Amino acid sequence: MKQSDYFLKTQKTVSGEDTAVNAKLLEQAGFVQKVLAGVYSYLPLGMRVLSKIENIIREEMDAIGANEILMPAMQPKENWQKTERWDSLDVLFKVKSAHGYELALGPTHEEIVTPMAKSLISSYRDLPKSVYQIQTKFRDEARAKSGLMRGREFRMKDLYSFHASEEDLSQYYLQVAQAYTRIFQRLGIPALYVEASGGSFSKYSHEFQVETPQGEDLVYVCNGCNLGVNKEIFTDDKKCTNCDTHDYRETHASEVGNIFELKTKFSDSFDLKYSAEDGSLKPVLMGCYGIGPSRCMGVIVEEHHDDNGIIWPIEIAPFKVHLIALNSDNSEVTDSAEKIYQNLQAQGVEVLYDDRENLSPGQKLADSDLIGIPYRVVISTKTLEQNKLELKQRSSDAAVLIDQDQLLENISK
RNA sequence: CGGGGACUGGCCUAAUUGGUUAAGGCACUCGGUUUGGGACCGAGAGACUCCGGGUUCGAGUCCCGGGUUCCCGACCA
Repeated sequence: MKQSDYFLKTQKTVSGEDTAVNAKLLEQAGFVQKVLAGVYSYLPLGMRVLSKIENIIREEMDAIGANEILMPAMQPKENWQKTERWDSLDVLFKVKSAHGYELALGPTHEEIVTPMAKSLISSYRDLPKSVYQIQTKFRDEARAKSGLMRGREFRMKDLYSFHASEEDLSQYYLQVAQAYTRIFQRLGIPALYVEASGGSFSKYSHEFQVETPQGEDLVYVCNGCNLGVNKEIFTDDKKCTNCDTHDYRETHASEVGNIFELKTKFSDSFDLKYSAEDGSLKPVLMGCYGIGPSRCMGVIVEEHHDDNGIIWPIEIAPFKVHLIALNSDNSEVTDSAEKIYQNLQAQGVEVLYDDRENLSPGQKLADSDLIGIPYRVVISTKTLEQNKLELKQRSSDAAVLIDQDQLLENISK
């Protein structure tokens, strides 16, 4: 992609009002634009990152046999009354239509997926099953805050599983936990596995928490094995269920994933039952599992940045290479850069080519640091004198001059 | 939802604390110069100062009401 054609403009200044690093950097670097408190547009750069995050999640969901579906944001009021959440869930957006009826904007999808399953599950032979979606959620948070970290409209992957027995549910629950661990590793956000309360759903749940000062949760982490416990269920005499110690540290963390055993809470509400082998009718057991891709994006920026801008982990970077023609008035430079650009494209390397004319070197380099693409390749009169190019990783200070035909091997590492 | 701050061209800010034609930087347009860390010169375009009411000879500035937004707290399936 040529930068001169790209729907992107960085800003030199950004309001000091927003104190969250992710909000500042993502807006300044042209990834997102705030529309309302907690509601953002994703510009092309931001959309690329979000898609990469969601695709990693998608791959890992597919790998544990979940089927992707898509459910609506607009949901019937009756379903929410059936589960008694129309009145009790205070983050529920209630919309009044022009014709007078009311509906809900989905903050979550148990109210849709459970009745959906009724027509698909009627026998033990139909179980287990699991479906997921990556979709936009709406929650009327009393206070949106911290950029992408707590929004009123945000992206969420929600997975729902259906089982005939508690054993099968528990086994799948662990499988999801392992998939989540892989996801967060790939996203570059080492997440803690944390015991938490089940809220109104069940006795307990597990959260995936990333240690960060911006985090809203207080978590106690076992110094022996790193298993965490959310403050909400932590007691002073708490013994680590994994390694038997009482040795905990306290830390702020942001919840990027959460898994619940719903058991029969929603199958009871919607009368979701199956015929067992013995002919008896039994309630289907359910689990639900969420990850917030947009919150992950915010957390990643909180974790990966320096004074000059963002430092994207390679798997989710908007592009792999930022190619910069420094002295764009020199046709040798632009010819050479154009050739490298074409080459990289032909090799399937995602490259953003800063071909903008009449910009000072400082401006291009500062923009590049701000945007945070992992590899920076500079072509200038200086590098051409030696018939080379300059390669630098965003995460390091060291730039090296290499032969132009060695670029691919150097960035594949 | 409680408490506190803020709101001025697309963006960041200023305006003697109530004074006349709302100032500057970024970005933008035109011309010129410049090219390894956010260059420079000249010219130009761009504003019902969040909205509504009030006080006053006079309101961006003070008062009342509303809105939006940020921060702290509460909340967080």
